[in-house]
Amino acid sequence: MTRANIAEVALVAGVSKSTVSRVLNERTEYMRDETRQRVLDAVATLGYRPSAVARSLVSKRTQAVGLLISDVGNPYYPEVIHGVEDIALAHGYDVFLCNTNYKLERGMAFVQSLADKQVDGVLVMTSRMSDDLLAGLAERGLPVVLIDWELPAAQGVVGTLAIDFETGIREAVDHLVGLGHRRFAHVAGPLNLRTSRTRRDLFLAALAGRGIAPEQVLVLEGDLRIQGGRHAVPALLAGPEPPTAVFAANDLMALGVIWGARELGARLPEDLSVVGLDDIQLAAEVSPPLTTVALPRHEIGSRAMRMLLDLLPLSAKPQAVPIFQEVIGTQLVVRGSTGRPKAHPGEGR
Amino acid sequence: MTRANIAEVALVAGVSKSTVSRVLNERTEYMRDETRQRVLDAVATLGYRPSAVARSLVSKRTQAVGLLISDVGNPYYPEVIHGVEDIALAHGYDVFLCNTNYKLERGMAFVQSLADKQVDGVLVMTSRMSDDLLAGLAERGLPVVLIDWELPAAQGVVGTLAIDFETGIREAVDHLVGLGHRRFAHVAGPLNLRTSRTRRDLFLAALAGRGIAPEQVLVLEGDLRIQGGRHAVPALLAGPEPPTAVFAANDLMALGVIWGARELGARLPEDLSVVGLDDIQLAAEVSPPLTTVALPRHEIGSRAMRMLLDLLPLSAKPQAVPIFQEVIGTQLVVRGSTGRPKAHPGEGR
DNA sequence: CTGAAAGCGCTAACAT
DNA sequence: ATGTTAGCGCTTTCAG
Repeated sequence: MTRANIAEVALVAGVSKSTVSRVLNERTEYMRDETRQRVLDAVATLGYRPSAVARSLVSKRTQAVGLLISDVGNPYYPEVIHGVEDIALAHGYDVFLCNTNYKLERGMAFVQSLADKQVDGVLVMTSRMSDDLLAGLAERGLPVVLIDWELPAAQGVVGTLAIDFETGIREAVDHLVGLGHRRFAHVAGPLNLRTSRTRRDLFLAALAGRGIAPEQVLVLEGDLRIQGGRHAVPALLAGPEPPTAVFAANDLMALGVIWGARELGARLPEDLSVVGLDDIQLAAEVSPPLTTVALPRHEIGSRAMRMLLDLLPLSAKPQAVPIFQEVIGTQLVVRGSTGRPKAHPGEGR
Repeated sequence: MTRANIAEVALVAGVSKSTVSRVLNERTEYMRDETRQRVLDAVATLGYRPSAVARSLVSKRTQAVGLLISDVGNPYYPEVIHGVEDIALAHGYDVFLCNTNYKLERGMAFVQSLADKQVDGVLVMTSRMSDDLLAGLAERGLPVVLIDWELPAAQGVVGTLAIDFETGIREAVDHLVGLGHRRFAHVAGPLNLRTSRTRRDLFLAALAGRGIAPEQVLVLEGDLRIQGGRHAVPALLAGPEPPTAVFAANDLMALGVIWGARELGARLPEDLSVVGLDDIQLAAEVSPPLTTVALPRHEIGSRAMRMLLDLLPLSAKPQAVPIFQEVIGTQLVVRGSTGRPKAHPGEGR
């Protein structure tokens, strides 16, 4: 049974294609009720559904958007994706999921394909991003929303959703200092990523604000995965005066630190307090539950998608579009992985 | 800068649209090299890219497939998605991600939308599925591949990828019995799901094969999430002769059991051996690492997508298409969460 | 070897 | 109030 088209509906209803089209698009203002009904009946009996492809050809819109992410496997993303999908779906948009696997060239290929398919807009949430790629999008006049990424020089219809890590990280530092910690470490993400450097710098700055100099802070580098946290543990626990508190650039590494430290006999949080960042699902479910700087991930997704929807009507206009910019907050969630430091043997008073 | 179209390319190259089309589609057999080159040059200077939408309108194919899953947040999916994407991408297909959120009606809406957008095929990996939904797909003549789902009565171009849980589960039972366990429990998934019942039945059957009657096995029900495992722990540990080994229907619940049991003071695996199912990433990274029945998730995704690609050319033909069926194996991965049971106080000898 | 023309399924002027 | 006509950007006969 092949799909009926608009002509067949018109035939069955005894009207012209235009009339059918009008009914379908609710331009039914100057129409006799009876005509409308005949069309509706024909549509029903034929099980007619308009072809989205044909519609797109004339309307230039596809009711689809692209979502560029680095890796579905990263537990940071699922909730963001849900946020995007919830809004998209509610507005009749479908989402092309594009996993770049942290590879720039794969991202480029996706952008190409998305542009060819004429998606109405693109959400970019990859941690690595080339300005060329973004420029490519802008040149094609595709509306883009960038999450946690600085504005590229490129022109175009673009919005940015910045994440205010500072507040949450400062809260974390205040919390730890308030508990009595004085010796700190940071397990950073790959420092070639801008976002890793930002987190490190904000952490060090917040500590400096509490009178702890950056030189006193042990900074290690990890891969943002559990293993990265585990690998950091020996270096963390070495030395005569090891840190009593560690801030990891994300929750996965924080978990790695916790598990790794425990395997080496450390007790938590007495021997080591650990703070993560993300507030992934797992954070609340492990034991001890993880104290972490929470990103409102669902909201990040939904706000980004909403912003994109706002941008769409503007894609027609040439350049002079004001850049959309929003900032989204973060905040510390205190759970069981942080506590007062045990008085160190060497510093009893 | 508005996208150039084929007419402009033809103009610049000084040829007809047909010729441009021929070059683009590599029907270049009877063509003078010089003509071809002129077209290529024009394409390059204009930065021309053919409109996928227009192509789809005539070709009836969109180079896109739909992927129905229950929830991106479930750690079972990411690797499956990767498997699908790797193959899809390599063949020039894009993937519409459709998260049903375990809701049937959302699945129906997606199917509708996918059909309207004329995707070339659909992969169904949701744990709940209505036969109506599948019938809907089949009626629309859309090729479908079903993962771990029995064949519906409906006709159509359909393939199924079954998962042979039996082998892996039997291996798990053999492993546990071999270690000396005699008292077992199972934390099942929601028993209204077919797949939950299957796992339970296979577990009980395998135990029966080793001389342990189903009545002796404590069966609890969970929600397939970490909390589900945690909640089961009190019931698990109660009674004078608690089980020494538990098989959870998935890894998340297994982790919940482990963590919950540990919080109640149990030692693992001495007091309790735990086996999961899935082999999610996390399974190898927690401590103790989880012994689990591994599903080859990447392979599940890639095999399913390959099967769908095989099905596509057949979508033209009416019915008499042989049903594609494949089975994919599972196997036990032994890690640290299982061990010999400690002699029980009450049964010292 | 290449061009002209028709048509995919729909919407949007422009009639009437 | 509804029908007619002309595309949207491409592929594909069918002619040359």
